[in-house]
Amino acid sequence: MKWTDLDENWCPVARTLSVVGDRWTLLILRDCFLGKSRFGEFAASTGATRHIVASRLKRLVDAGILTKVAYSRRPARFDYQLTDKGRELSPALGVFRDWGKAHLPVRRRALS
Amino acid sequence: MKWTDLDENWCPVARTLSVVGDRWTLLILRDCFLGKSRFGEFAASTGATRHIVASRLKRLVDAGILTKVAYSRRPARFDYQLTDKGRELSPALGVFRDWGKAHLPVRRRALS
DNA sequence: TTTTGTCTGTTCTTATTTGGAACTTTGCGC
DNA sequence: GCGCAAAGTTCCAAATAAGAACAGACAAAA
Repeated sequence: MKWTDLDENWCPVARTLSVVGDRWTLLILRDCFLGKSRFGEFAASTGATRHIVASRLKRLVDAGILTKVAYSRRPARFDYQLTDKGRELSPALGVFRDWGKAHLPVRRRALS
Repeated sequence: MKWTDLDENWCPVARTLSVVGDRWTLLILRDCFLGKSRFGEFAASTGATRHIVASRLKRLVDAGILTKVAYSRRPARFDYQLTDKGRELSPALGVFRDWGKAHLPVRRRALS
């Protein structure tokens, strides 16, 4: 089955995942909740390629989760800001954060 | 950046996503929360290929989110059951479900 | 004024992952 | 024995991602 078929799925979880259901998209959203808003910040912070960042931002804007606001014309520069709709996803990221803290400690050698 | 590098990321969200951060994995988890537990059920319900289902189940078991319990030896047949650790992810799926219900209604022609 | 740097993308080629279908193994019921 | 089921595995083609370079439009420095 194709990923794109999911947006018409009977299940609301599947439909949501058709928009935000991949690693990079969710990491970009994490950045948004941390206050980041620019293309370069997302690319640097997530480690995704610029290509991926561009495609994911496009999808998030299309879905109404982010809005693209120009803070400079000539040269064109943009902020990507969370909409109210986007902010409603915050609790999910919170769950992932808490779960990661609790169950996936960073393995480091002799930090103590 | 490779997906696998994420499991050592400083960010707990990124580490969590290194395990559950893809569409099919999250759909399989949804099925688990709905009471499904078998390979065939996951494959049929999610629409993912058997190949994908196999690899995702393997990852979830490795991460301690599911346990593989044999309900038949010869032929070998298994149930995949949520662990307590896995059940802690339930609220995240709840957020996705509610968000999908609220913002991504299924478009149908003249059902009313 | 030439150079360097920044920001937001796009394009290109290669590598990895996925999709789709067939095949395997181990039985069961007829 | 014959067809069927469950849980995977294997194979090849197609789609997606990685990595790096390139581009356009400026600003600031040399």
